[in-house]
Amino acid sequence: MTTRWLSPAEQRAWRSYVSASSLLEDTIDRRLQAEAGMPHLYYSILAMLSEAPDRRLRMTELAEILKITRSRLTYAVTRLENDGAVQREGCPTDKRGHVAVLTDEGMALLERTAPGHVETVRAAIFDHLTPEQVGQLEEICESIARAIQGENSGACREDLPWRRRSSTS
Amino acid sequence: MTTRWLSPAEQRAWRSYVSASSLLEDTIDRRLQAEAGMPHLYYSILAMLSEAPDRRLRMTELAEILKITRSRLTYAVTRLENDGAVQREGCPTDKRGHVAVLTDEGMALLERTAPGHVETVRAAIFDHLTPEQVGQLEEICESIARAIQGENSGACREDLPWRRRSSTS
DNA sequence: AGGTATTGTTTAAAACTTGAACCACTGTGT
DNA sequence: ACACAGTGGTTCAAGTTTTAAACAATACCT
Repeated sequence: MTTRWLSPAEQRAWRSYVSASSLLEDTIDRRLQAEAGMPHLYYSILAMLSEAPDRRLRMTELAEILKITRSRLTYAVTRLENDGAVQREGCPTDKRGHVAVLTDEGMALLERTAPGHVETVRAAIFDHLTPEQVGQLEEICESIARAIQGENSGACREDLPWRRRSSTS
Repeated sequence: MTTRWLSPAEQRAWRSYVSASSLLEDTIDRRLQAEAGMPHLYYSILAMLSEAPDRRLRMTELAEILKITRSRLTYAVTRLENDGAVQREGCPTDKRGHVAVLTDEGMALLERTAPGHVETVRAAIFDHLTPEQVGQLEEICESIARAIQGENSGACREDLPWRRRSSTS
């Protein structure tokens, strides 16, 4: 089958998206790194915990929410635990399991840095969009997420290992 | 000043965006890693070169297009040069400068892997969007990029160093 | 000529990711 | 009960990437 290339309009949209998402992630990471001392993913871990009942979540559940491997999460939580923002506890109902708990210190960090973070997001995105565009953005992103997760229902990175480049150098 | 939190609609849009962009970048990276043996950024370097006149671009120009530091680009191009996809040449008009040139091998790699990449992008995004949504996506992303680049006209990551976390562990 | 700005690289340290191996436990079937 | 496959989560070693800072070479300006 012959390749269905992107139309000019799709091309433009795609380029814009790549540029914007790259710029955005850099901006957010920089700001978060400066004010909270951690990259976006780590901040998201704290944010998710802060909203969970009792400020605690099972490791696997957290990994699924954030769409990352358990291995990666273990590394991240260990770091956050060293920072004092999170604490690990054994799971009462399943002795294999662990729950990550947001500490008071972590909550304080979150409350201290959230305004700056929101400000970044606002300045980069929402201050310049109409209410209609906000709705459009949500729908488009929802559609993308659905498309990706539908394909291989919920398959996570670690389920489909990919070939490493042959180390020839 | 009191924080202007996100409205419920903005909140939903933001969450959707974070999820979608994370999933999307993972998907694209995995596919590109498997088929081209390189992550998205590196592929973009080849793509940009392939469209440049004479398949060549000055290092700094390339860094600006991709919005990355020169240091980061140096590393990436060195890797691509080892892979044989890119070659460095001195710049005739400025003896300080270098240009990255896409080799025939690099072009072949690009042509071989582009269909798969487009297929990924299409499956994840454009196959599920209406033409109107494609236009909306472009406008929204354009607006985001403008907002970020306008702020500190073109300031790049290396211009504004950020504090590293105090290594307390 | 002299001073400053650019270009791009190098360096060393640090952060992060990966896949595989692994242990402890759970749940199921017999 | 008992074997035994499956889960939850961590550890491990290796590799990739990123960072900031320092540097050499050249260009530009006065």
